[in-house]
This record gives sequence, structure tokens and C-alpha cells, in this order.
Amino acid sequence: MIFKIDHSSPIPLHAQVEELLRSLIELPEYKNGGFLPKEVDLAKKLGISRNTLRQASNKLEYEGLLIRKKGVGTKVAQKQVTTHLNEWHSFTQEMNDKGVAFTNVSLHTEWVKADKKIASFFEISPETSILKLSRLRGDDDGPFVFFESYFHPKIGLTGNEDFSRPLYEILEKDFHVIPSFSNERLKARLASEITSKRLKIAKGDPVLIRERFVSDPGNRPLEYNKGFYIAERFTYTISIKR
Amino acid sequence: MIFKIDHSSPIPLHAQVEELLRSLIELPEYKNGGFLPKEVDLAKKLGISRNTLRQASNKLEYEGLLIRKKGVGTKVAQKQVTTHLNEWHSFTQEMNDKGVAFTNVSLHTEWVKADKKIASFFEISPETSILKLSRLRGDDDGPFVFFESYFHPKIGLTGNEDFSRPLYEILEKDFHVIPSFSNERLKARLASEITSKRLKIAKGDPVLIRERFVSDPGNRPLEYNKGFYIAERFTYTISIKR
DNA sequence: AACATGCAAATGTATTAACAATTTAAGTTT
DNA sequence: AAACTTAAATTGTTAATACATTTGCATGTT
Repeated sequence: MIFKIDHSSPIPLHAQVEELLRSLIELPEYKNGGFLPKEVDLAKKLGISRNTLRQASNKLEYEGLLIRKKGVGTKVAQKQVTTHLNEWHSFTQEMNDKGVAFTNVSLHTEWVKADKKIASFFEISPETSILKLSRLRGDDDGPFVFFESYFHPKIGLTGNEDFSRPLYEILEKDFHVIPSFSNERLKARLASEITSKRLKIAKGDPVLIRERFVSDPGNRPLEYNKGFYIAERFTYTISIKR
Repeated sequence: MIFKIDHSSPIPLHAQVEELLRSLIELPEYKNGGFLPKEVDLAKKLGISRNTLRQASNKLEYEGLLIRKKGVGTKVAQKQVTTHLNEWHSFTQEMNDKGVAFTNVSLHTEWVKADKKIASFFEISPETSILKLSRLRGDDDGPFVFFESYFHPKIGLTGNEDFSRPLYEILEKDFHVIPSFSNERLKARLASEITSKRLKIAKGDPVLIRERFVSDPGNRPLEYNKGFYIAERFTYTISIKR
């Protein structure tokens, strides 16, 4: 490692040192919790005052890259953000891209009468016929979620659409409605007889139930969706900004 | 305004000055874009060296509360207009919004070693001591959620804070950290022995587990939070805009 | 072995000092 | 009036120095 601190440069020393430290802490000898040389030595080696060195390292400490401890020394913080960040986000994105990462184990459509809850959300009378789409979805290890979707009659779905395509693509491209708002409710329950059979789990195994109330940009109701997830195989992940 | 800088106090001068500045910039004469007294004068008035004053104001500048300009002066930053939506809240706020009167059934703090998962999120070494806050919360019908919170050591919590106050109020007002981002994971499990005892439910009853990874506006990790909810008594609701 | 003491090492705090760089305003020249 | 020059004001940079505080270890004591 060559230390190139240029006292005649227009760039302030502490800025140069800051950059130097940033590359320094990437070196294998320091990378994972390694201790930096002590301040007095490092300052002398760089030909700068201890104050200037601290001016630089203060910033890195504030950023959480360095951890200084009185009486002990200064070490490099462990940092591996990317791995677990991706881990949390990945499933959310899969969820958001509806249908992309899953296979449809089975698929079924029928016309049913709207129940009270759905009629209320759709703002229609309870006797109205609506399209119900049932899907069992999973991956190589078998099914892990059972979905029931109900669609507002105004959309114009017939039930003969190719539902192996992503649902929202069908809605947007073929029917020109844009799912924009989703109100979600999550709860946990024990699997009922019928649910356990569908998901091939034991009756009484925990199931995560997600209801979605989906609306368009004008806040008009489009879809009511209920999903039954095998709890052991599902983690719901969200990123929220305040 | 009375300046009370105590040279004999065990609290470092720069820390005292920092607090002083924080209250100073709330004053109407400085509040929105007002110029602070120049460094030399202010330092003299406070009876401290200019460097010490700068040590304090540096931090506020880094936080975006002060704007310094060479040759001009130091002014208080204009209050940021909040554009982001208040989409998530602390538990206290959540419950208050819903009108649920809850109580802290029990509350306990202790210092523990960070485990691998937390250390990774906090970007600290696994041996580091961190503050753990355990809370059992409920209402008239008994407890319905057990929380475990772990806090980044950088925040400076001692464990002696009054945790009957809203947590995020403590963090923001007393420790000047702003929880801004939350990464959440939800899953459902059957209650373990210990969990069932805490929540006074039968072992094997379904439990909704919510993990939160909370960060500040600079994406620096602040808190890891894990909550065990009695599934029957809890529904998680969220509105998402695409 | 357990505990207490003390020393050395390392960062933390604080002061003083001097000069550099930038901006604003005033003054001067064209 | 416009352009240039100068000076003052204010923050930015850097250094040297001294002492405080915390931690860990070595040493000694019980």
C-alpha cells in the first residue's frame, strides 16, 4: 500500500485521508474487524497531525464504517449489507410481480354470487354474479399457496381468459384497468379441513391468510383476493418508508 | 437564553454545546434560515475554544440541521417539507390511532451479546453488547403481543430510559435518531413453550411473528424488533400503492 | 484460584495558534 | 455605468500540545 498524501494538493488533507481510509478498510488485513494502526502512528506515517487523521476517521465512524473504542483501538466494522438486503426484498418482488415466479398447480374459474363482504367492497348487490378464480400455486416442492380471486363485474372478464398469463398483465393490456392500490390484511390461523387438503398439509398446521382489496387509481374496486399460505414456507416481506 | 456550559461537568464540553445548539436553533430568531453568531464570537461567549464549538456544530451540520458556508456564516436549515407518507407507525401510535388502550404488562431491559443475525444487520461484530428491551403488551383481556427490541449501540441507549414513553419519541427527542425505513417480515408459527406461557395461550396456538429492521434516513441500522402476536387477536393491515 | 492494584496503551477532550479560501461589500478605475 | 481591485468578514484547514478516560493486562496479594 502506497500512501499518497499530497500536502501541496488543493484537496484538503483530511479529505485525502478519508479516501485513503476508505480504500484501506477494504484490504483483507483490515476488512473483517481488523484493527487499524493506532492514531499516533498512522498520523506520523502519513505525515499529518493526529487531529487531521481524526477529522477523517470521525466521518467514517459516523457512517458506521469504523468502530473506535477508547483504550482499545479502531477497528473496521463488518459490513455485508447487500446479501441480507436482497434476501428480504426478493420475495416481496416476487409477490409484486404477480404470478411470475410460481407455477399454477391447478386453476379453476366459476361464476358465483357475491357474498356480503365482497358485495360491500365492490359496492354491488349481494345477488350479483361475479367471476371467481381459484388457483393453487407452488413450486417444485409442491403447492404452498391457495388463492381465491373475485373480480368486479365491470371489468368485463368472461372466465375464458388465459389465466396462466400474469394476472395484472391481462387486466392492464386486455381490459385496460390498472390495479393501483392494495389494502392488505394478514392473519394467521390453523388450517381447516379443506385448506389442509388443498395444500397437502396436516389439519391444524398454521396457515397465513392474506386478503387483498385491490383498487384502480380512481379508487374503484377491482379485485378481492384471498390467499392461504403454508406458514412454514412463507415469509411476508415489506419495505416501508416513513 | 441562558448559556450553561459547565467546565467541571463530566459531560464533555462539545456534548453540552451540541445540546445547547439543538435548543438554540429552535428559537424563533434562528429557526428558519437564521444565522447563528459567528464561530469566534459564540465560542468566546460560551467560554470555549472555537474547535470545541466546531466539534459540536459539525455533527449538526452532518445531520442537516445546520448549513455552513465559508466566508458567509452558519445558518439553520429550513425545515424539510415532509413529502413522504406516514405509512407506518410505532406500536404505540398504531394502537392510539385505533383507540385501543393497551398496557405494558411487563417490561425488562438487559445487555446481551448480538447474535449473528442482529450483528449482521447492525454491521457490528457478534460479541458486541447491545441493549435488549423485552415488553409484554396487552389490554384488559390480557397480553396479546410479546416484543423483543434490540438497539444499535451507536444510539447510546443505556437501558435506564423510561420505556413507558413511546419508543420512537425517546429515540427522536432524546437521542436524535430518526427511524425512517422499516423492513418487515411476517410469518406464522405455532407457539413455543416459552411464548405460550408469556402470552397465556396454549402451546401450539398460532402466533403471528413480525420482525422489523428499522433504519434511519441514511440507511444506518437502528433497531431490530421481533413481535409475537396472538394470531386470533391480531390482523396486520397495510395499504400499498403501486 | 480469586481478587485487587497498578501500569501501559489507546482513544477522547480541549486549547491555542496560524494561515487558507470564499464570499460580500466597498471603493476605484475605465 | 460597467468592470476591476481591494479589503473585511467568516468559515475551512492544519498543527502542536497536554491531559483525561477507558480498557486490558501484568503483577501481586489473599
